[in-house]
Amino acid sequence: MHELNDLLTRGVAEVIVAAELRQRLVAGTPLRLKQGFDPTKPDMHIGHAVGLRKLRKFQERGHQVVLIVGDWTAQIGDPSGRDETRTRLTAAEVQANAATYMEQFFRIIDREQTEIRWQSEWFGTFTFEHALDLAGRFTLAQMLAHETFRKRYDEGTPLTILELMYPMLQAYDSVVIKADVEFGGTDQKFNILAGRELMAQRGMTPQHVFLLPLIPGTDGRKMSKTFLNTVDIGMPPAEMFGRVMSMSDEVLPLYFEVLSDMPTAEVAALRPALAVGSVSPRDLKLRLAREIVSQFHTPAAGQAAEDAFIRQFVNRELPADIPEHALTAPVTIIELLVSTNLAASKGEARRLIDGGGVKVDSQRVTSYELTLQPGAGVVVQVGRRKFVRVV
RNA sequence: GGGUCGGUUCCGGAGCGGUCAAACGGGGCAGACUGUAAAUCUGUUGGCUAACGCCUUCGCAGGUUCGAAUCCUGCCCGGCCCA
Repeated sequence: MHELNDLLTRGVAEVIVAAELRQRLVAGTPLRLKQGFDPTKPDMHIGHAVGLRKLRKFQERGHQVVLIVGDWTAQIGDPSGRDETRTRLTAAEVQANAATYMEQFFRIIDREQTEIRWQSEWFGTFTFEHALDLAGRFTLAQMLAHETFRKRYDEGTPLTILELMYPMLQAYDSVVIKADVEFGGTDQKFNILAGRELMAQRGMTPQHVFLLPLIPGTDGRKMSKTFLNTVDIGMPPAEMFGRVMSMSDEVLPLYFEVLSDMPTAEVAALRPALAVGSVSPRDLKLRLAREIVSQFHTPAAGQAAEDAFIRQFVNRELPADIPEHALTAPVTIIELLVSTNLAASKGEARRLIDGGGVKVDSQRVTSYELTLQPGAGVVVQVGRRKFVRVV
């Protein structure tokens, strides 16, 4: 029973209709759990993993996951939360992005209990007649109930009919695959509710709505590609570890709740413990970073990333593997920075030196004229994390 | 179709004949402080140059002028109002 409570409440923003869903879970009949993904970017970030992890837990109880690859909706772009029309992607871009998604899904969920469906299976043969029929099932008033739409309408910013179609397509997916529950971030509430509406009109049992919290990114704002604050599932272990470590302390309880296997009771104790200072936020964050890297890579990689992090940033030692740059003739520090991509241009290289951001063998560089010899073996460093060894 | 407002550097947004590579804010980068946290503070943020300076950039193409992001003409794109 505790387990069921956890399933329905831990890391969950809202369930509609909670009591009914609980009954069906108690009854034990396998359910069809839908979650859609629009492959609008090549990589998924760990915010996406929040829903996938929850789906995984349901799979462990024998339920069937149906992932929808939104190859049609990706070309419209979900207007939810957007104050302007998105750039439309081409079919080829969507295809390429979807390929990465395919690989990344199964780092978290069980492939055996997952059905992958592409929207083009049904929308590819949709006729205009079908589209008109679908459009006829929703009213403008219903659409304007969506805060995003209403805001843009009221402000007079452009709002295309195409964008109004987005929730309809997502709703139609649920009809086709006969979803029992649809999962999504809290920003998906309107779209998923539209699915309930459409299913009810067709005489089907409306799907339940399972909403997951959106998590903050490295800068505290909502994690989003647009803000450059994501931790991507495809990142190498060291970078992933570093990104988690640069999170604000405030995110710790939520992150442990939605992205770790820390026991729920322990998670609940985190907030008070942090408030009175009985746990060290830094140590806790190291643990979080290790857990996250372990999940998306391997436990060994998680441990290695932690060790490397402590060496490099806590003990201020040089990283273990520094890329080497071979010289055939002496070059100035400016030229070296540019040719190793440590600086984008000579101008930037000079600015970095002016700002005190360049070091050679831990000595701050103060002259543009500093010359490096082939075979010197010195370590050139820009900022805290970019290194190259001159050989 | 008519009227009207607008397209500026990564984003937002000033500038409206020279002092503009272009205010200000955000973001990015670097420095200080640190726990690579947050917050804060400082510097920097088109290219080449040691520097003087030169080159490219303000929707596109022309033009006026000693000189244009700023004026004129045409074109492309968008908002609003009228139909």
